[in-house]
Amino acid sequence: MTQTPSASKPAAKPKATARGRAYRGVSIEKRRAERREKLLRAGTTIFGSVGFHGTSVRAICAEAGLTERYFYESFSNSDALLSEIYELTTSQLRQLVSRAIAYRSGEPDAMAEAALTAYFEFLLDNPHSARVIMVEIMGVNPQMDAQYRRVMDDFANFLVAVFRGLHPERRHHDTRDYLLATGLIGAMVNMAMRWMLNGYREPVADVVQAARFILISVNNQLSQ
Amino acid sequence: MTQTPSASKPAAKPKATARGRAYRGVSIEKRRAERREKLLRAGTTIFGSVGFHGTSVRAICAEAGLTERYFYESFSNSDALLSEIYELTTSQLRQLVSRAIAYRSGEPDAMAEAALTAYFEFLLDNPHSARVIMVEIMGVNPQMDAQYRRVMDDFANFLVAVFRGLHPERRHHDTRDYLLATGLIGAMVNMAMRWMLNGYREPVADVVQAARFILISVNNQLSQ
DNA sequence: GTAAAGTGACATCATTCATTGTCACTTTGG
DNA sequence: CCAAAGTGACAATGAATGATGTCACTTTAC
Repeated sequence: MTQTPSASKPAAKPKATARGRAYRGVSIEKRRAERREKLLRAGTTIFGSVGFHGTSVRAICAEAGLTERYFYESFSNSDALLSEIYELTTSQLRQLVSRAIAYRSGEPDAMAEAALTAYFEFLLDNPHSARVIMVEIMGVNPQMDAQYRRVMDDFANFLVAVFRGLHPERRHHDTRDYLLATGLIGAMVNMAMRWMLNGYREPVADVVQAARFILISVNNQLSQ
Repeated sequence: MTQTPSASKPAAKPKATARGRAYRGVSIEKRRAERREKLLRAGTTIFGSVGFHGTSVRAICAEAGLTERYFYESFSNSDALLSEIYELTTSQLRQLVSRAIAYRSGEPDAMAEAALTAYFEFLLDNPHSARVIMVEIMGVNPQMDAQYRRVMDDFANFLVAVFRGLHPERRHHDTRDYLLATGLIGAMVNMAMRWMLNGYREPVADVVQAARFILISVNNQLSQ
């Protein structure tokens, strides 16, 4: 794509004069990174409001204040943009939740409270991102399905790890634990989705409390 | 759409000769119904394999063995077809689950077992339908979002009703109960989705057991 | 038998959109 | 200063597809 074949001369050392010079005092790398950033932001905004389907590359570029050329500089098509947005957003979310938990390690109730608060508050504060990761990602193409599956797995495995930390004495039962974690993640996601689709009516605390109730219930049952 | 303005004569009694005659011994109503049925089946097959997006009306008609004309006879566009498929499938599923439960009323564990078995077996037996109701429906348009919300509400309310039947003495707490039920439905759906995306690897019984564990956990916690 | 209704295959039209290309203008580096 | 690189606005191209229309053929009702 960004090859510089140097047709006539057999590729001597490319002078500093060549491609990749600075512009308006900004290096090529920085300019590219800024444009990419703008596109990611614009993509989140549009995918999270208009929706992925029915959003054209033109529209994303207009929102980003860039022209199509720069879209294709960073992404090969809108699927790639969506995929990248999904990856970044979910990893941000994972980090938020991890950190929230890290501060309360050992106290199941406090951990759940902190993790869930971090989760639901993120969605409330970033409604466009929320919509992208919960709705727009679905059914785009098989690669995206796989990506979704992988992210869900990550969250489920994370939860399994936390539960095992709380019940170190308990014998591991991989399939069962994994299925349970998947279910619990689904519970959180579905509560979040309904909360979102209803316009975030209930206070965060209420949603957190109900979600916590489910986590605690299962944790208690596991302790029997 | 199917108006017969009868341009010249001011709409006298339409003779039996008029529109709507039988063809190959089949009445107009029956022919229409059969075509509609074919389209619903074809739509499920294609939406559930290729996906809703990226499926054209032409493709649906080819699968149904009909021409476009007959598509528009029954549906105004593919969104309408998807909506109808979703409605029919979820109501079938609701009925299956209701019946499964009805036979075991009063026994929480048996009820959960029966309901969940009915649910997961339906998905296993109808993978195309499964994909349509769990994946393809998402993010199509705002009306479909509302429909999804409504169906999820129905299932959640159903679950609330069951729980209240099991705990008649308990004071109702609408928002809380509703949130809990939404979470639990989400747990079942997410387990189903992962099960599906992984190609229905685990035996139904394992999935049912894990799902039941979550339901029972919450039920027990509620009993405290 | 025959005119109208029904059917099937396919054409047509208009639109949308991804992707690439053009051109005038600005900035850079020497 | 000036040639090359960078930029922005926008045109051009081609493909897909929703929706409607055409036409030859079959079936029906009388």
